[in-house]
Amino acid sequence: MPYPSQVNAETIVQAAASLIETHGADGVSLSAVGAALGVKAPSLYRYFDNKTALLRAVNQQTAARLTSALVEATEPEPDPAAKVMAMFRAYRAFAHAHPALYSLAYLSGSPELRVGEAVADQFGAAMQGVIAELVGAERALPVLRAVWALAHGFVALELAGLFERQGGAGLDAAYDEAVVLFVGGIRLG
Amino acid sequence: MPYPSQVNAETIVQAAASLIETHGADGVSLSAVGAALGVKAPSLYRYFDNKTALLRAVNQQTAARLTSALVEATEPEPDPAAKVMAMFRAYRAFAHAHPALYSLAYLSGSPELRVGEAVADQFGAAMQGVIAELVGAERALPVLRAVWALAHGFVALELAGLFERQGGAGLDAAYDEAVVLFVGGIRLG
DNA sequence: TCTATAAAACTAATGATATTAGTCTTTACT
DNA sequence: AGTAAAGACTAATATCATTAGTTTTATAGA
Repeated sequence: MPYPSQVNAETIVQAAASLIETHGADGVSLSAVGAALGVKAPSLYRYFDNKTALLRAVNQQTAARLTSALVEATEPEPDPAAKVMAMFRAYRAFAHAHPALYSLAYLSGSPELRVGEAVADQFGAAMQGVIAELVGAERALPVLRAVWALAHGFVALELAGLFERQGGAGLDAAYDEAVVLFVGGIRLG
Repeated sequence: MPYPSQVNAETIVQAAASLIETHGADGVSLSAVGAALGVKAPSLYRYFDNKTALLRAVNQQTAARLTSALVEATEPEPDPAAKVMAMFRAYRAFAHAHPALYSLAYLSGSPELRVGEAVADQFGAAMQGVIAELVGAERALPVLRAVWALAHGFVALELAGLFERQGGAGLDAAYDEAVVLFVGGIRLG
């Protein structure tokens, strides 16, 4: 292999993710990503067809990381209700820890940035198991959707600054309260 | 007034909104907006400081339209629970009717596109009244946040294509089911 | 009716960015 | 040592947003 590469797809994704976290998704140009790796922008095209493909790869990494975080958070909990509660909390904690990455992955309207089916399935499968323990396998899918909607909706509105009217103070409690209300509703069936 | 203007802020916003609905938010350049009005791109700067300001105005219009739709939908319903149910349905219906506009207004991470406080307050106030009828004024705010989170989360994930694994067939029912679960939870307190 | 004025739009220019084409450089194998 | 190809670079193009400066044109007043 003549001329061993100075970068690869993985290091590029890392550099891009890092830039997104620090400078926001808008401040990330291909030359900025290249500069972070000591390389010029056109060199990146050897590893990604275009900028969209790179960002999609970043989103895939984000989705995988979120899935891991949720799995790790639910694992130690003993009973199903506690697992679901832990899952909700871990979901929001992840979004708070990586707001720019979360926004890019889940708050962008553009279909081109969508993460592939494989990753989406991995996420769904992991969560569905936890839900199924609580409500049974046959009801797991609709309940999973509702759970995901509540968690995503809350953090999305929060990150978008649409809950800021009363200051961010009450939001931790508001989230927990919403989850409790909802899990209560789930139990009723 | 010499040289009466061919455009004004309102017609520009309309043209931009129309282009966004048909070509998506990405396909909207200032020259496209200008062309739709028989004017060149730089002329738009007389009415908006920059593209961001124009898009923010579009988002304000979207938020106002959504608020109207919700108010109109809840008004005819007699009892509080029916009002809340109607509100949920109208929220999703609006997002489906104007997916690109909804996405731009509520699915964009950029803080610069955020609608102003006035519009956000108008929205909040209208909804809070309906919620207060159901759960009382003191619990209205956290419950409103939860309601909004559920509705927004569901349509956001739906519009982002993240619920597409099983086809869009079951989504209407899944939404209604989630809402019913949640309203049930609310009633418990 | 003519003309000066100011609003409003235009053309031209700049800077950033994604992307493509074509050139050069470097390492591994002979 | 010499060569071939991987891999990176420079240069060029197109598209935008944005700014500066110029031109047009309807109206108010002479």
